[in-house]
Amino acid sequence: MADGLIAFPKATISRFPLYFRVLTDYNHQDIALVSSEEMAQKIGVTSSQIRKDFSYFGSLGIRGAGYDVTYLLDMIKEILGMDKKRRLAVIGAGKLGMALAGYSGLKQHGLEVAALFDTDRRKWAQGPGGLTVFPLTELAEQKEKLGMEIAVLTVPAVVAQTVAELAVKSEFKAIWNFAPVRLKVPSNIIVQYEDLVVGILTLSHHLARKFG
Amino acid sequence: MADGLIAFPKATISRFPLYFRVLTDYNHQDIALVSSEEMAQKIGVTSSQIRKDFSYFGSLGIRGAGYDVTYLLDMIKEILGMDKKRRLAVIGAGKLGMALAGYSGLKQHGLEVAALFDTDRRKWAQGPGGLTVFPLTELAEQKEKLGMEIAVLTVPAVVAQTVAELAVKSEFKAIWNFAPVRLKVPSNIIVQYEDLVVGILTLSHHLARKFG
DNA sequence: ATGGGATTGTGAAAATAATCACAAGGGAGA
DNA sequence: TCTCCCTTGTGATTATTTTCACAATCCCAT
Ligand SMILES: NC(=O)c1ccc[n+]([C@@H]2O[C@H](COP(=O)([O-])OP(=O)(O)OC[C@H]3O[C@@H](n4cnc5c(N)ncnc54)[C@H](O)[C@@H]3O)[C@@H](O)[C@H]2O)c1
Ligand SMILES: NC(=O)c1ccc[n+]([C@@H]2O[C@H](COP(=O)([O-])OP(=O)(O)OC[C@H]3O[C@@H](n4cnc5c(N)ncnc54)[C@H](O)[C@@H]3O)[C@@H](O)[C@H]2O)c1
Repeated sequence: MADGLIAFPKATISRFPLYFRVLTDYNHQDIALVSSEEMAQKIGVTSSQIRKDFSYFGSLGIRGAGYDVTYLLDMIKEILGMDKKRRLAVIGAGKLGMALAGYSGLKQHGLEVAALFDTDRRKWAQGPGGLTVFPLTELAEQKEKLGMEIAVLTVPAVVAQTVAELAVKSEFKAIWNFAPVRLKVPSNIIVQYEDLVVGILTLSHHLARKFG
Repeated sequence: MADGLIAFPKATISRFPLYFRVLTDYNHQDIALVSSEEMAQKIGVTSSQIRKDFSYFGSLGIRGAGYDVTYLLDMIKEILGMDKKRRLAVIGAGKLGMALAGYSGLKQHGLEVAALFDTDRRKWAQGPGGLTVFPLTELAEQKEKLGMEIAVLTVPAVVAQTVAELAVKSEFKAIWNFAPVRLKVPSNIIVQYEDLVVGILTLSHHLARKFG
């Protein structure tokens, strides 16, 4: 990390999305103040961990009272970079790609799927929610037109590397990759791996240890 | 952890699924021996970390040569508890539930979706791949009949807690939860949370720090 | 305006994890 | 069999993360 700003613990950053969500909840319920203990219960971490995490960003709370939900939410939005909306391109309009495109949880967090792309001409059409599936060849063009920044890879594993390279060439700055493959891309491209099999295999491991 | 076996570092356990997959790959390509360095490249971790992880289970490799793919795979299968097949019940036959049910990556790892469940009668039918969508009321009955152990929760967040309780009552031993909600279940139930929004928000955060 | 109860913010300590660096083998060819 | 080369296995070291514990201090009731 050679940026001018100080870096925060990775473990801390990975918890911020959880804080964001729970605070959004409180906000919807018109709760003005919450304690670290209250949040801790709901998220499943310790209260001291929450306070420590927040402390990296200064004194966000009110001693004796708790945290101001609206204020804290604004701070976290800024920290997570969510004051700015982001548009996504889903590449691979298959089962998973379609599910993600129709997932309301993304838009709730300022993330909007703006278009899908596929090589299969039978998919080229209006998708759910007025979304269009474009031929993959139009990726670069539509990226500019629609202002998309993040490429979501939901293509078969064998073509993931190739498609990733096309995304890089099309000047996407970040890739959210669901294919179970480690991508080789320039180091200035941000890649987030989402490997569902790891989760279920971890569960399977615990199951085996516990029950055999 | 009060079991009789020694516990391994959590971080180590979380990497075993990665090892499992890369070794399965080598196996398919009929590669007999691999070095830790070779695997490291492919997975994106350091070679010493791999060796350290394996060392908790004894000397699995051959000095000067590397690791025997087949042997190591067998060991890891045992460690992950994958010598035993597991059957899953997908609860919530919506967009995500259907995608998971049709996902070949699961079966490749000995995990089979045996049936789906939904409260919406319009979904009660033969799904893709000969899978049946049952009324939720038949959960306990079909669990026994089909020998399912893991409940996959792909229902809307608001009903996730209720459905989880039904799964517990139906004697599922583990829950793989995709709803963005922390579940309150007895401590003997294993819960694995799969929170996709965390991944994309983490990416969003990196994007904001890097480019603003 | 004062005191009591609550909760934050944070150094210090403890726990956990990653990295380093190299001795200890094992394999293969002469 | 001997030697050279390669890669493992692992103590020691360093880095990171979590937990602990309590002083600081803010709110509110009186
Ligand atoms: N289905 C799931 O639940 C699930 C879960 C985890 C991970 N994944 C991963 O996500 C990926 C997609 O899975 P899926 O189940 O949606 O598969 P799918 O077959 O339903 O969809 C893949 C889509 O990609 C398209 N495609 C193929 N080659 C392409 C290319 N070069 N460029 C653009 N599009 C192309 C296909 O036409 C198809 O529409 C796979 O890598 C899979 O391992 C899927
Ligand atoms: N779609 C995605 O890509 C995605 C990604 C991440 C997380 N999720 C989460 O997964 C869950 C499902 O998302 P989705 O997009 O598939 O929604 P969906 O609306 O397509 O599917 C939900 C299904 O659950 C069924 N259902 C409702 N109440 C039920 C009950 N009490 N018992 C059984 N079934 C019931 C509905 O009939 C529907 O078929 C949500 O919690 C969502 O937050 C979805």
